Amino acid sequence: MNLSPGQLDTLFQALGDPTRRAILERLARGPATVTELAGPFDMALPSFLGHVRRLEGAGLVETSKQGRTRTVKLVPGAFTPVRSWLDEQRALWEGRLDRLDDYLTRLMKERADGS
Amino acid sequence: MNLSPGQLDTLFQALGDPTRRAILERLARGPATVTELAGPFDMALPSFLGHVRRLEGAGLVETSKQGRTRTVKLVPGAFTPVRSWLDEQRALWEGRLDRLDDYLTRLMKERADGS
DNA sequence: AAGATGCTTAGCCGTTTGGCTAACTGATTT
DNA sequence: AAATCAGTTAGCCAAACGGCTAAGCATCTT
Repeated sequence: MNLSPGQLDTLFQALGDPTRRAILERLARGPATVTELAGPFDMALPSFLGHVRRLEGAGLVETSKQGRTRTVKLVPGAFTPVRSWLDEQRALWEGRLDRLDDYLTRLMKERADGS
Repeated sequence: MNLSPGQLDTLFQALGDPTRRAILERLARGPATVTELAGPFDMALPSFLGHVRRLEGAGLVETSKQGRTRTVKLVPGAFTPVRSWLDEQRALWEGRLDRLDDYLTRLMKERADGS
């Protein structure tokens, strides 16, 4: 389940904006139409819609239009590439610590054996 | 341990670039000087340094200069705000599912009681 | 003392981002 | 049929981004 090269870019970039994160937080509590979503934000609708589109582009959100209203909902598994990257990063780091630990252990053994 | 408002912004934005993520991946295996780090990247040094500075600005990385070389190292706990946000987000989502679950359970009970 | 090395600063450039207004389309309501 | 409502498109704008070159400034090295 490998991810396309730029996917992490668009994901992280999409999350790097407070408005967009707020939208996601709101959507975690359930779907909403665009104007419902836009309500709390002091922003013209076209600007706001841009954010929704960006979230959609990153695959974090899905939208569907029926009649004249468009409803937006969270895409459940969309965060996993991000989580995976963070986890890998942590694994790398811990791997490094492990190796440092090994090294120190070996060092102490050598000293104990008499130099 | 609350985080300043814009901290998540700078963090996510810093992670939203492949060069910068690659730098972090490299650094997880241990500190390095700027030119060592820059080696694999087909990029002029000033451009590259810009990325390091951005990582430093986000608090993901620490640098120190001795003599004419500057060494860069990972800041261990720096990812935690990001992880926290993702966890909260997931908690929200699951909370919502729980409530949905409750709702369905209640619904079925009512039906079982005979409408 | 001279030269090479390792950044660093300054300044330019094109693209993207995040905001706006004005005007338009299509559905619903009255 | 007219008015309203929910998005949408188009176009503008300033600031930020990501890249570059050229030149400067300290160390080391020779």
